[in-house]
Amino acid sequence: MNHQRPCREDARDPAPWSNGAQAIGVPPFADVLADTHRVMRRAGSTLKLEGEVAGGHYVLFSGWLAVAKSMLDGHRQIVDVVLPGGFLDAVSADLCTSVVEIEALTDVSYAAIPRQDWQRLLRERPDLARASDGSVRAAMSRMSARMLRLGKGSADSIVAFALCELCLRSTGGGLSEGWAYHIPMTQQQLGDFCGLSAVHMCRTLQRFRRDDILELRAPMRMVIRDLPALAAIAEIDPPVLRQQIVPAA
Amino acid sequence: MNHQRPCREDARDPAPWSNGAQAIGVPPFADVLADTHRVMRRAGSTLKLEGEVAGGHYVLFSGWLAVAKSMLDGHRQIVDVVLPGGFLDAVSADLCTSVVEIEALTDVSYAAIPRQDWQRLLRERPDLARASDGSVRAAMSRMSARMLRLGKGSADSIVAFALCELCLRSTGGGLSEGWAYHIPMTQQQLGDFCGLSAVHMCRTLQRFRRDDILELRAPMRMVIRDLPALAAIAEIDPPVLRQQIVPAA
DNA sequence: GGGCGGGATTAACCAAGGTTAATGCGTCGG
DNA sequence: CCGACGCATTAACCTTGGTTAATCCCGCCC
Repeated sequence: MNHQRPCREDARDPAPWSNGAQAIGVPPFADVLADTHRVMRRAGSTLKLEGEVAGGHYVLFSGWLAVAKSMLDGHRQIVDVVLPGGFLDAVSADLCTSVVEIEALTDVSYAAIPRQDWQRLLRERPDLARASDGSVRAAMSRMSARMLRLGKGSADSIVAFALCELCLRSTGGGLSEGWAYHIPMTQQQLGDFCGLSAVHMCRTLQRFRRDDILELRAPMRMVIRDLPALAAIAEIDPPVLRQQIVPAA
Repeated sequence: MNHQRPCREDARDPAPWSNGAQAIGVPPFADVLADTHRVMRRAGSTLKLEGEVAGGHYVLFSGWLAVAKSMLDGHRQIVDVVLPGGFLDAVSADLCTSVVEIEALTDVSYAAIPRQDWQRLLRERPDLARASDGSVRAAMSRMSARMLRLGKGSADSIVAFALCELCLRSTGGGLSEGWAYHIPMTQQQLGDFCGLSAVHMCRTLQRFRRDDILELRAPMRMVIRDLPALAAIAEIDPPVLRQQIVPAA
């Protein structure tokens, strides 16, 4: 079963930079971070618990991370997803308490950089500082867009948006009809990302499939069949969204 | 009708720094920004439309700003609220498109600083850079916390959270029983902030009032009657939340 | 091959909130 | 003093999405 169109590699693919979402000089700042402690984690492991005293900054080399928070009843919200090349500063205003919980959606490798070193790096490497700045800015754009849909959108609109966002980011800008890509999350996790229950996530995906907007080759392997329809539901314009949420556009 | 407890001044109060939420050296960086173009706007005016080409950075001197986005059907979500002393960078990853719409909730005065100048200022004034950094960090903490409730919380939990957040920020840390404060927003706007309809916002507030959690002296003038209950509904610990969402704690 | 386990799918039911619309209430301008 | 307007309040009704639970599917291990 071959695809007629270009097909992205699996995000679990061992080649670290294959899906370099925010690839800013693939691999990103390898020289700067060469002597940094490099950490690997298996899919499903939790890197840091909410409220725990935080280490500092992370630069993700490969794999996907979910940044999440939970309510007392156990319901989780994935606040953002970090892709290869992405930066993550899991620290709140007080500079020491982490407000979030970080989960590896796939096997990951990343650099964990103590606050002091990070500050020094930023001063020494303006390019790093610029990239980090752009990353923060993109993250805020994405979060704003998702907040809008979380608060005032329908389930359809958030799901469509999430599909577009993750496609745009994971393929580095490709969002076109027939494009096949993989989201390395379960429907439960995608639901947590969209503020929906797993059941309703499933319902929505199936409806998209029946309406020929989406093709589901295998669990979480999507092909966009009707991009105009998807973009309309998501209320986005793909090229514009790309500029806003993918850093170093 | 005098209050038995300390009562904050009206946020529309002419004294510019009276409610200095994130007051970092009241007034914030007046020296740095002395020669900057200072702008005033009336309550209700819109400073910038979504998608418009953006100017750059803002430093808010007095009044409240709402940062919002809207869906095609006109439904709005207030993504964040900026208080006196707060910084605002309404620019997305591409460094030129604004992703949001900014509305003055009260009469405001602020400095609008072009990107270039801002960059220079940051280089020249490490204290400003630190403050700006802290402000961004705090904004992200707040947004994460609100996203969690938007996605997975009940109406009660978001409203309670918003009440705590705005009290903490507008009074500079005070969140205690009997404390009276004013939120210069209509219920419609507070609803847009919480992802709720104005009607449900009203219902919720009234329920809090009936349950003796809140007292509503006049529209949007609240007194917290039962802080433990409110904090429990919001699922927060006031001092901890303060550290996380109020910069320069 | 058979049992197991995790995720996906589906249906039936339920409840939290949205919508609409009527009403109240206070302020402001004439 | 009146009317208009903007906001708050309340009730009635209905939609969307959550919950529960049964079933399925597929890969894996024995």
